[in-house]
Amino acid sequence: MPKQTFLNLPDEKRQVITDAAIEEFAEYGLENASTNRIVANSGISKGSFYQYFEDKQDVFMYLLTVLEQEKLEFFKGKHPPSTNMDTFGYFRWMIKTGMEFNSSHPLLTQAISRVMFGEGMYYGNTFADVRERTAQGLRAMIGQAIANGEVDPSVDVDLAVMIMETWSNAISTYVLNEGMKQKDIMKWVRSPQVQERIDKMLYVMEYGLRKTESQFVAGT
Amino acid sequence: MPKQTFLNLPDEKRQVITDAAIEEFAEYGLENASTNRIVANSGISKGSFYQYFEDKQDVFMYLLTVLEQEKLEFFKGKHPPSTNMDTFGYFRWMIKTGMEFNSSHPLLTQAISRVMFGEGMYYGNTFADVRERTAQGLRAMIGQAIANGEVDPSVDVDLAVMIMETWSNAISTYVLNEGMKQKDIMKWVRSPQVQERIDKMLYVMEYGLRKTESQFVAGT
DNA sequence: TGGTCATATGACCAGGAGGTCACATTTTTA
DNA sequence: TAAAAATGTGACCTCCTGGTCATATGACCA
Repeated sequence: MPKQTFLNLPDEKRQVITDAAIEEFAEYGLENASTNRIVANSGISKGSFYQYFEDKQDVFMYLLTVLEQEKLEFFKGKHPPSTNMDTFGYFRWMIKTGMEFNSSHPLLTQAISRVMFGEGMYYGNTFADVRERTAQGLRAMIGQAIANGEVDPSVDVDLAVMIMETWSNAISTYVLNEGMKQKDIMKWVRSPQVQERIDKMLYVMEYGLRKTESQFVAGT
Repeated sequence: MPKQTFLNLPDEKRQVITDAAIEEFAEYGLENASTNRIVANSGISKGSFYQYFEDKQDVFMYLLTVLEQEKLEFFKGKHPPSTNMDTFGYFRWMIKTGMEFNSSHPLLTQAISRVMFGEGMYYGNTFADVRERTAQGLRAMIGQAIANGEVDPSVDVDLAVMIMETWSNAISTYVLNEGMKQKDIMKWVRSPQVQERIDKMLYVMEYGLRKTESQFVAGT
């Protein structure tokens, strides 16, 4: 975590540094990010950098908290359209709202997902806890779906979680990769074509998951 | 592609260099691979390296052809258990046989999938053609499934291809990541637990895909 | 034998990495 | 105002990178 010195900085200066870091990680990932470039692009000196952070991984950890904060803020103002919504409907709403967020913070999202998905797997257990937290959330959702009778109680919860994770990542990757090519990514995400595509992906997942474990066995 | 000098080398020496490269890319990816380390680990001199290859990307390209070759060899000796198999059954067989291959060449597989999936997305169009070729194969399979009446003709082919790609990658990643922790990866892959888990993932995909496009719309 | 040509070598280069530190400047405290 | 504490700076360090090149080796041929 950044040192107190960094947190004491005037908001504007802190923001400039944060932005430079986001840009750097989005373009180069963590391993190939250059402290020299971050320093140059934020107009601070090398010495200051090391007075603010331990090293570049420390900067990245800070970006993780920034993302969490901004996401929390973003979701605070949003609510599911309907109260009597089944678990899959809720999941669908969450994914789509998440994509709204991603497209409104494309660089930050890209920086973090690039590092977490692209390099994270080979980084050992550095981000294991972050991953585990989202898995917990999904586990809870599946539990809810089972309690509601939407999913057969005999379904393998870990498998379901993995499937939801896989789709969440696939959709996120799709939105980021394709979206970055557009001139107005937010408008593009909200377009009926993209919304429909996301819907379709999630319906394929949903119909797959609604099948019961016993039916899987029968199918073998 | 490697220069003639490399291809003239005695098989054994060429193999030593290839192995060193595989190890390097598997551990560090392409961007962070070090020619110095490859050179040191294969016992050749720096000068020789540049007499064999243009640069490290050239080495990686060579590894791609090695993988293709070995995979072809491997699949040559394998045949689907039954002749009257539907498309999904065939896909399942292909994935599982592919996982057999992966577990019998874990380092080579890891090296290539690490670079292709981990870094490839940010490399521009370098590997676009490789990707496109596998996509073509999947498109043909979906076409077959539609012709056989296993999948509704109105289904979005590109979406189906993307779904099959996603699962192919997810399963491959799972096998590689978990498998590398085992002492005997081949035995582990063949264990009933792992086979069942792969089956389940594919069944979820299959049931999702069997639903027709019209049903997706109705579900909205 | 002497000459030619492919192959092998490793010292060497410039550039960039992450990181340090003695010193300069500013802010806070007394 | 003077002293002390906090913050800012960039030259400098070592290490490693990808890449080059003059030179050495040795196989083959006239």
